[in-house]
Amino acid sequence: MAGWRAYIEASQRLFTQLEDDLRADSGLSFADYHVLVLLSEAPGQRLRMGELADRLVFSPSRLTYQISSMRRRGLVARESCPADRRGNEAVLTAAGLLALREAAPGHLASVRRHLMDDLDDVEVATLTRVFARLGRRLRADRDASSTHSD
Amino acid sequence: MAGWRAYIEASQRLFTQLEDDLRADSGLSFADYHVLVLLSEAPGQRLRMGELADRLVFSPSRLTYQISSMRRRGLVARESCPADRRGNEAVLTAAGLLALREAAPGHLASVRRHLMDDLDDVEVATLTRVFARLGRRLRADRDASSTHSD
DNA sequence: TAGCACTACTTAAAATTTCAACAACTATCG
DNA sequence: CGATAGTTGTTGAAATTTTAAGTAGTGCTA
Repeated sequence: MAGWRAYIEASQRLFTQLEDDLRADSGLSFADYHVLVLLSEAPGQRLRMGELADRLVFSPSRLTYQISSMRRRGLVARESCPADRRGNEAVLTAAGLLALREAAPGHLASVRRHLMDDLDDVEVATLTRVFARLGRRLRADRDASSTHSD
Repeated sequence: MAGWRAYIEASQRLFTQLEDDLRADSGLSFADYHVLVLLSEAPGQRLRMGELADRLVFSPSRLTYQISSMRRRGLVARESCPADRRGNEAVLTAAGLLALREAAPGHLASVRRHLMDDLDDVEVATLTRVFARLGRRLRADRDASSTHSD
């Protein structure tokens, strides 16, 4: 249980530190950055709102707010989905891609400096394995509990 | 870098899940719970606002808000610090201690179920070591940067 | 022992996030 | 078809969190 508390505290400090660094040298928030990364990797550089919310672990309304803000700043655009007219897609703009490219090197350096440099190879491998497995399980749990009898 | 993203996503899901469980079976938020734990372990079951904010990784004003809310609900009290009259202490109340005792078993079970059950002993040891070290380093970095030339 | 810089915390206003409806569309069933 | 239920996502209000600006008290120093 001591480990559990160390995990919470260190994670909190880490996220705070990374967000501060990122904001200072690119003007992007952590959330902005992650949206840009996910869109840049998606086919057509576009994703449905629901899909994006799920990957970011954001509530739908939080994502709506996040995307409107990024849209005002020209980082993304919105298009309604041709196949399913209830749906909306967030689309990466040229300005968004540029912002990501400018922010990435500094952010990666910051991740390396605050986190990776502290870890040896075995630790990195363990963390990667553990959190990948945990993520899968938590996703599965959630799917099960929403599909079930609620 | 894949590990890094798995870590963020899984942590987010984990915290969300634990908060939901905790809220559902005790009415406490994650923040409430942590305040109660820290106070219950402190000598005299009381802590200075600054000390508490630091351990929770909360901004000062966020802690002021958090404590006022807990005070309205009778979970903590406030006393001004005799030694330093700028200071204030948050003090655990009997009701606060009771709330913690009622919430703890369920919360621990939830941590076990969502996190610990997924890990073997070596992994737990690694995570504990890694995050303890990381927390120390991030604390040290922050102290260094605030003491320095600003 | 008055002045000045700093510390500890609070407050008010702005930004963000959640929560509880809602609107629009799709899919299924009779 | 036409009603009904379920999806997708948005909106408005309330709750929370941040940011910037206080307020009060401490402590050094001259």
